[in-house]
Amino acid sequence: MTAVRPKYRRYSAEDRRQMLIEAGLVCLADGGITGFTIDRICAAAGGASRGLVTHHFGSKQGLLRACYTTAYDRLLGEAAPGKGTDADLTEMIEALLSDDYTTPETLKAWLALWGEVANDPDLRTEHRRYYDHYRDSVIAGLRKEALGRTLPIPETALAVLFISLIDGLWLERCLDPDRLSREDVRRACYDLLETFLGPMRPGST
Amino acid sequence: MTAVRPKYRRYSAEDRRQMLIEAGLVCLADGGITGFTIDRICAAAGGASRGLVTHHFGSKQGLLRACYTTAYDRLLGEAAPGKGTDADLTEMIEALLSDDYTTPETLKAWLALWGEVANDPDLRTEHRRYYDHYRDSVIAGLRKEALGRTLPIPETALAVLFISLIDGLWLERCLDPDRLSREDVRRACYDLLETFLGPMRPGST
DNA sequence: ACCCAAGTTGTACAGTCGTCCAACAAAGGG
DNA sequence: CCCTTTGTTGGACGACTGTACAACTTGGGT
Repeated sequence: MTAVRPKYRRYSAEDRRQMLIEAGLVCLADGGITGFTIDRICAAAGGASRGLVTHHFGSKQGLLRACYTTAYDRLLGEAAPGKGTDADLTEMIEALLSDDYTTPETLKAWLALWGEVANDPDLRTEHRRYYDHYRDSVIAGLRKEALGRTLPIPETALAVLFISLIDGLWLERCLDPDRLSREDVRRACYDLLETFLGPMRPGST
Repeated sequence: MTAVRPKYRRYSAEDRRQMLIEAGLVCLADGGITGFTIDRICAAAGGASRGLVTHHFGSKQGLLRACYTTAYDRLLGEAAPGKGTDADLTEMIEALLSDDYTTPETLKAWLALWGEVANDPDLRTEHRRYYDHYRDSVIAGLRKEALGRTLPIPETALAVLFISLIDGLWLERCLDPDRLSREDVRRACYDLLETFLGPMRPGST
């Protein structure tokens, strides 16, 4: 008669892992590391039960590590380790400093993750891997943009300059979007790049 | 006969507040916002009792706000709001990017504080106040350095550029001091400034 | 139809958390 | 000397923390 209503749905280990990572990132965005709680994560994952995190990731810290790599993969997009090393600098500026990405939520998530990098040696190793690849990718982008021109400073130095500037602009804008408009931060990026590379602003003649 | 040994020492409200703020900053540096705990703070304050934080600051959050302003005051030093608006750019670079200030501990403390800025509207107001004064101070420093020369970009834009670059360099270096040496970050700063201002590197001819 | 591997549940547990508050003690003024 | 102000103590409280684990359910394979 009555259809047998399963009490819960079974997901493949991989699917469930993804769901928990996603929920973890939501919680980080919501309340930083303080909001990264087994209870909240399970709630955000659609009411899963508490044992799941330990079962699939060994511990809460294990889930956090997985969240870190996922967040970084998304941030770098096509420039993530394992993919190509091409980076379109203009695209990068527009993406990282977009209104969608410079929010208090994104800020809270990254602050929490970086805080763990400072604590967890495994995460520091991981961070280094990503940073190296990121920098190489930016260097490739700079080369493409320079079109054979000789740069006034070493390209590695310029890459460091560029990456740090974007980080700093992103940070300041997340902290107070009213003080630093999207135009402000875009202008700053192009002011820097054009000084070294010549005109490249979209729409500039 | 036996000298009466007081069970504890009474401090003035102001002294005790300072002790607790200091202890709070130690705890933040040690374990981020997770380490910022009534018990740990009291222990770090030399074994004070638990009621003190509530008594002197109303709540833990009150102490955190006080820690924020103290940290920012120290960071800005002479350039803090209420003091003069002069900033020596070279001094600033050397101080903020020094080995003493680019540590995992400093990083953890600031990440925790910024995380609260994203949560607490009062702290956001406070942050804005400091940032404005900071930027004005940098602008004054740029003027002094430019010595009447006309800058290729507006001085406000250059100040934004400079502040964000320092923030980003500081962040990246804290995250992985081995990847980004003190020389790397100093070079990046001067590469930027000299491009706009002409030679100013200490020891440069 | 059954079975069993694999995914899931929910509670027990021992801690830790922040706040409250009534009692207490120190130190300065009289 | 005592008295009053004001800083301090430390336990009670309820809520929440991460992990372990035994019992249970599900769904695919046979």
